Amino acid sequence: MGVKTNMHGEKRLEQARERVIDAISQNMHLYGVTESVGRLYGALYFQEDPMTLDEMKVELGMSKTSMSTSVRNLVDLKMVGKVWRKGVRKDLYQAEPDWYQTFIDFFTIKWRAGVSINVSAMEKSLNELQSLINDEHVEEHIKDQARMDIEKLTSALEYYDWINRLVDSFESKDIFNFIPKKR
Amino acid sequence: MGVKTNMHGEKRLEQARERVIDAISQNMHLYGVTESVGRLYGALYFQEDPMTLDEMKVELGMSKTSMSTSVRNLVDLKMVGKVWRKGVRKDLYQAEPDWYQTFIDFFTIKWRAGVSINVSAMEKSLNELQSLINDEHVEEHIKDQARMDIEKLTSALEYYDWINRLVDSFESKDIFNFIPKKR
DNA sequence: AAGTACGTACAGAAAAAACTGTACATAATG
DNA sequence: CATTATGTACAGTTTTTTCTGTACGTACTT
Repeated sequence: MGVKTNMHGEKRLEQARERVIDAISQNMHLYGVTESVGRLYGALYFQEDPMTLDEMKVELGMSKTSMSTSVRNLVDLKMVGKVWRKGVRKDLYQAEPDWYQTFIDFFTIKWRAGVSINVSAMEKSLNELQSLINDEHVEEHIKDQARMDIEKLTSALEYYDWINRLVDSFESKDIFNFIPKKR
Repeated sequence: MGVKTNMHGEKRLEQARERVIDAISQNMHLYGVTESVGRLYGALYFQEDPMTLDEMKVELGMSKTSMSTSVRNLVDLKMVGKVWRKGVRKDLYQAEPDWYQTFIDFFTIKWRAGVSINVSAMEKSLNELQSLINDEHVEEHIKDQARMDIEKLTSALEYYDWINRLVDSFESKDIFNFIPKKR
């Protein structure tokens, strides 16, 4: 006789959710999101109604301060949104239900940030290397290295342009013409 | 009179590289890679010849143990490869020069891992929820929740299938038909 | 206007991660 | 075969990150 099928229905439901929440938070952890934040997202994902900070606190057994910072984290990533309900004073949060959109927002935010950091650094260094090459006082073997670096940076910038165009196709949803949602 | 143009050429080269290495490591940090590991990648990126662990140690001013684990990290991500040179006893490592390939490998590895964790958890929970619904002893309001969860998980699985197909298009390089390398 | 509820800033405590040095296993050298 | 070089496992330390409790500002309630 199976143990699980004897269990109380609520507990079985709880366990099925818990497993998925664990997987989600592990997954999010791969992308630099704390496991706690991941579990909070998971909790919100299964919750039918939006949650208050105090409810989250109870649900995860953590401090209200942590819930505040964790949820802000998720809001910044656009994985969770604040919602308004008539007559409810507390802030209410709910998980973004569309995972395609979540995916797009998450990587758009990350990639654009990363690209812009790198592009500006590279452009600045590229200029400096160029003036190094034009400087007659600089030793030739240094210039050789500079020339190689310029080549590397130029092709890196080309790559970043590609990333930007890829992100564009996410934002515009064009990507779904190439890889359709359902096959 | 500009300060920089008075500087020794080698130092100017060094500084231009350093700026880019910082940006690269910051960028990699966004994806859950340690900044040290990022700096190591940056160092390897600019180095024309492959490096030994001892050279890395000197270059980054860190312990050999750290270099060993960091470089293994990069090899696992396929951002760095071990190379062989006749007569050289030490292990030699060099950065993968093709950033498109690096991008593809990095996200393929990460996404496949994430998807497989989640899919197996979800399939298991999906089965359990199904048997919950078929169990006549379970209260109706629990079954309602289970039905909603099943719906959520089903569409999540659909989403993961999409991710897999997206990754397929990276691996097969088909993505470059959609977003060409050069515009 | 006084009182209350709510969310968050901040400092300190707890936990996790990164880093180091030693010790050792393996393989190359003489 | 003995010796030396090389990379890594592991335990302990340092550094970083996460988490908590208190204190406080703001805004709602009466």
